[in-house]
Amino acid sequence: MKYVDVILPLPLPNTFTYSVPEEWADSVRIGMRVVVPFGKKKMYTAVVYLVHTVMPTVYEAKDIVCLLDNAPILRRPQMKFWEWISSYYQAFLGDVYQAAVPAGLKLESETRVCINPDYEAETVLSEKEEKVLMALSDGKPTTVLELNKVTEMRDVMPTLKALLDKGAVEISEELTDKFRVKTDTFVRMSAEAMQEDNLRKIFDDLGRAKKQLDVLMMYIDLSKCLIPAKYREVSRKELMEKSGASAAVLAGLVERGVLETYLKEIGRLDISDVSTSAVYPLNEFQQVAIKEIEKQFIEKPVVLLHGVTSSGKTEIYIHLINKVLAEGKQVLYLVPEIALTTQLTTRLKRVFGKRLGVYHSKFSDAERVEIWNNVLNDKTYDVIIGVRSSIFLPFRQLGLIIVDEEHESSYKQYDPAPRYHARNAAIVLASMHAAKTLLGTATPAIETYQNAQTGKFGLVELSQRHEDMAMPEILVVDTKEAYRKKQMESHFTDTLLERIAKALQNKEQVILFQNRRGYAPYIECKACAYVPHCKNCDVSLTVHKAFNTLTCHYCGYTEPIPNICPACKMPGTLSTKGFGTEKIEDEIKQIFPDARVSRMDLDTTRSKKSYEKIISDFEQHKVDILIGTQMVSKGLDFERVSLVGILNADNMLNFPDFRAHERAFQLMAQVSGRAGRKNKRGTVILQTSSPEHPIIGQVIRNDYQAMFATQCDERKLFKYPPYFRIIQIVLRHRDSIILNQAAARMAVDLRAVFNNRVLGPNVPAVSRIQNMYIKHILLKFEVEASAEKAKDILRQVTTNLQSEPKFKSLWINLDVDPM
DNA sequence: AGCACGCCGACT
DNA sequence: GTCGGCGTGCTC
Repeated sequence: MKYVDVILPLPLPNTFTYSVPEEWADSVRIGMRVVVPFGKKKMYTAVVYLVHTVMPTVYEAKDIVCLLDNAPILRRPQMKFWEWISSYYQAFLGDVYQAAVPAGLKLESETRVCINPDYEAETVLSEKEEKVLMALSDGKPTTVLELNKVTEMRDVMPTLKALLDKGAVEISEELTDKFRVKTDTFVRMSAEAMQEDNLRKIFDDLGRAKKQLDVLMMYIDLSKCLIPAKYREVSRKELMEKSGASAAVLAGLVERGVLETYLKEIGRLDISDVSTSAVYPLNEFQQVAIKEIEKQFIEKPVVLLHGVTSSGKTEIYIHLINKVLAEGKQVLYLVPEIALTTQLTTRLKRVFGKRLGVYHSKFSDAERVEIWNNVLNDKTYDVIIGVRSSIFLPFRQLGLIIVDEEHESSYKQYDPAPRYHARNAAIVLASMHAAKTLLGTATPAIETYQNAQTGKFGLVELSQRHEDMAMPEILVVDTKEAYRKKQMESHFTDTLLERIAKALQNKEQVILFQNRRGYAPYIECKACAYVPHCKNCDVSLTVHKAFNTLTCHYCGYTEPIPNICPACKMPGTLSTKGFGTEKIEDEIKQIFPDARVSRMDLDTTRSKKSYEKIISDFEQHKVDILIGTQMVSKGLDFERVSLVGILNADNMLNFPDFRAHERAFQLMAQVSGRAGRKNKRGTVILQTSSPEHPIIGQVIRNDYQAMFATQCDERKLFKYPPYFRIIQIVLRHRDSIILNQAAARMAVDLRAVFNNRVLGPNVPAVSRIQNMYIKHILLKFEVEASAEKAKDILRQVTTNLQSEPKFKSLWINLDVDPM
């Protein structure tokens, strides 16, 4: 008997063993998907982790319900990669599976079954079995859950399984093939019509059917079917649109046997029409850089390309990708979530055409499944541009991974486990493929630059902006002083307003950066200082004026803005405090009523379309002033931006986090990089109440080295990365008293081993989310120490703690290398 | 995760 | 006296 150990898409520590019925015993392989019953009711799509013949002794293995694949959907290195992620980031394999495989391939637990039309009863069915068959008799696929309801049986699953065994029912097609290839109707000339004599005759015949003739001419023009070398396929839709003909006209031509229609599988991603264009030649600095990168790659598996904004890193990537493709290897081009813009993908599509696959979280699941299958079957894609999760695609042979904007914190996943960092995981993945990793950014993460300094990574510097663009001029405006001298209008200094007015006059564009969305972070009663808080979380409610609501950014709790103070009942005393992008937009519209203003933040870019519309409107100068959060700083190049305003640098600098200063520098440097155009130096107005802050000076001088040096000193002093590794332990419990006890105990237990490397327990900035109280403990240990050992001890301490009855319902999460 | 089993409070 | 709350344990 064959057995399989499978990974279930659940946060469970173990794999589970199932027996494999004879029919699949020969074909089952590691990495194939199987449907398995789990518990009394549920069925899951699991992945085979191991195939063996060892019969379990302490329990009886259940049979797998069916084998879904003819060939594995994972390649061999991938399973190894999953294991690494699971062990390094302390997540279950089931979590990794959930994160890695698109939902369309997991055929979720709502398993659908239907009656087998070919079934002929050979044995007498039990009463229960008959009942289930009756419920299914309309032929429609039904979920197990629904069957339970309809049959009013307490537990339908065993019966269903018996019926499955007898062949009376089957897993619905919908389950085994939820993902269907998209097809479209295309038009072509019939073989007969293509013969020259016939074609002439057809033209004669069509003399009177003028509309049909028009359509035919349009088809010939579109398809170039008379010039075989230039032939391209034409869809029915395209032909009708371009010729303006009705369906009847087309049908007439089909009837005559001139044209015929056929179905063709098409990709969901519109790449059909891209003509590949030559790569741009590199300037001398880029050429030097590329030579240097290649030289370093000989010895170092990872190279950091530190290039100022607008130095043309993308073109360097393109040249490198081409070289790797020529060796028959694949390339993964990682970008942060919000940088995956049309600007970049269009450029890459122009070069790589159909070889480029785009893997984006805003794509539908069907589209993601399509990319997955395409990569798996080694079809067309050998360059993938994608976000964090694209590291899990089933690559055959990676030659190069590019991590663009490697400093971006969105490469770190936080919410569901695995809490992995895509940049670091990519380096590991690359090494498993014996591939190289290129990290690119204008503002490297401290950890990365440190690695480059110590020689662990190669380093290539590119300090020349292309097309003679000068670095922008940065003017710091002291908001405290401006306020005192009454040179401020709400959140804008007179200097900024003057510059905006001037830019508008010159028909130039402006970007205003405010790193906070919403209208205002909170409201406060002027009389009694009352601030409305979320009833589920320990945070003040954020004002969203457009909806006239107060909303919690953590749990989504929303209530209308009250007219009178709920505490002291005084009317009209509630006023907004602080400001976000929404408020800035309001005020700018009042100050510059003629300017076309647009806002880009999480609230205005929920869909892929709206995001791209904002960008393309700004590109086409349909908008004069773009107000946004950090989204505006990412990898966008606009031609006419002469002014960038940073409205409030203070809230970035005062953030209570050891990375706050690094982030502030990165954000300000990146957003400043948006200013400037060919032959004209851009201007950045930086509003802050602490102009003497060292970070501000480093931003003005664009002095990354100085920032790096000061940050390193601080990190060394306070035991932070890159000198120490950190693991954050997050403890959660409904009861704050039990939580405090547990956290205190855990800290004591950890201190017994790690001494002063343990920090906390601390109350996080948001100490309660969705009625769960939260405490943090931070574990720091020297990078030279064994992380494996530390994790082992940590695991021991947690299991020990949870073995105590009152700490059973304690939630403990580990975040390795938190961001 | 999700579901069943099991032990304590407010009701027909 | 029971119905149902969620706390705990298990799923191959």
